[in-house]
Amino acid sequence: MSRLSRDDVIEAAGRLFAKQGYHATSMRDLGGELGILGGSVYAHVSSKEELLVEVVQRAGRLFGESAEQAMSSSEHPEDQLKALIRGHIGVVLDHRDEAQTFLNEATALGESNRQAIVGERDTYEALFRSVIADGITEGAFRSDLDANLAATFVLSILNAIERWYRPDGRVDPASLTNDLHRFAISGIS
Amino acid sequence: MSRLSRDDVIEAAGRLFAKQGYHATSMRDLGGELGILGGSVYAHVSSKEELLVEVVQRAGRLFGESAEQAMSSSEHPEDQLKALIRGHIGVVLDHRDEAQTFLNEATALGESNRQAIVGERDTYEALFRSVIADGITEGAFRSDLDANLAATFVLSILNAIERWYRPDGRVDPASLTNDLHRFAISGIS
DNA sequence: AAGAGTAACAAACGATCGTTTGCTATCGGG
DNA sequence: CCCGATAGCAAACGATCGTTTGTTACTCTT
Repeated sequence: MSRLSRDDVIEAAGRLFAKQGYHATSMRDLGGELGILGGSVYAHVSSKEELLVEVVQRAGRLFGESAEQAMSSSEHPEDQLKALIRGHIGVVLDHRDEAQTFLNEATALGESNRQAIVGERDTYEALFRSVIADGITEGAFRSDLDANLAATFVLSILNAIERWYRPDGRVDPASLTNDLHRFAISGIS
Repeated sequence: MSRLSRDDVIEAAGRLFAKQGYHATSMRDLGGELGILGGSVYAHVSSKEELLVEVVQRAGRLFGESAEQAMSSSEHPEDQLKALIRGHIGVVLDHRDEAQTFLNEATALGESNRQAIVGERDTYEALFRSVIADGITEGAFRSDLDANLAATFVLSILNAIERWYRPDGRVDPASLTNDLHRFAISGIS
């Protein structure tokens, strides 16, 4: 066993936070996952909360970069929406642990750290709202449904994926993106 | 201050579990919420987990009764789906704390209790799947979208409501039901 | 090859956790 | 009206929590 890096520790923390939750994970649990003692983790970080901050910030940055890339991929709201959906699914599936911790354990952050993350998240979600609002004004989407509510619905579906998707299942990411986009655009009828 | 009933204790537990999570809520917290000491709670229940079981079972029963009523309200899949949606929203909004605990803290249950709840939930979700599948075979819904996936999408939206809905906001329950049903049926275009 | 830096250990710190015990005071049924 | 039942208190139990300390042993730099 070679010595561990700070990244190794953060990655293992994300794994445990995603599986058991922040409060149900002790520093001794984390040490066990890494093959060291609980107290030895403090050679790499200065507190347990710092681990949570690091994991959540990492996921936040991934979502932000994904959104930035999606918005610059096209000028048309419908294509932008599909790119946003594809990007979100990609982040969730490629970085399950960080995404899961980001979505479920942000409430365990201290006040100031939590507000910073909530701010990031609001910015991200506002992109979905504005893309859908643009689609309505351009006539690409129908105009009798509130854009904010529609964006909330789409984001609800996206954020729930980590709760049911299994990488070894029969739903592959590409068809999931297609089906979700089609559902968002046309519903079930 | 009169003496407390077992229901008072369970209700307060649901309030704290919903707000702070199960692991972040101590028996002394719960005692403080009730105006008694932490140890005094054991005059009403025999363990902390029993409180969680009680709260989660209560929510499970509410969802089950709501589904039963919705299914018997009509023979047509589209009306049944709308009734299921209306009922689910009603349970979430009328019993926020229990519903929130049911949705977010079930993972904190011990193995056997958790499996029982997961079973209940699977039965409930299967209703949505079968209603949508029926709607497809009857021609009420389009046939090129997987019924299981569509049900998952609708349930994702329903289960996320407790995360963003504020009772003092500008979205009232009836229009939320209508908008969600319309979104599910027709999408955003 | 020597020395600086540090990952990890072993052990303990005070705080808090869920829970138990012995007791007091209050309440409802005969 | 009295007496058994019990809600709640005060205090403590052992376990575990996040964190700190002092030390050892390894690794990298020069």
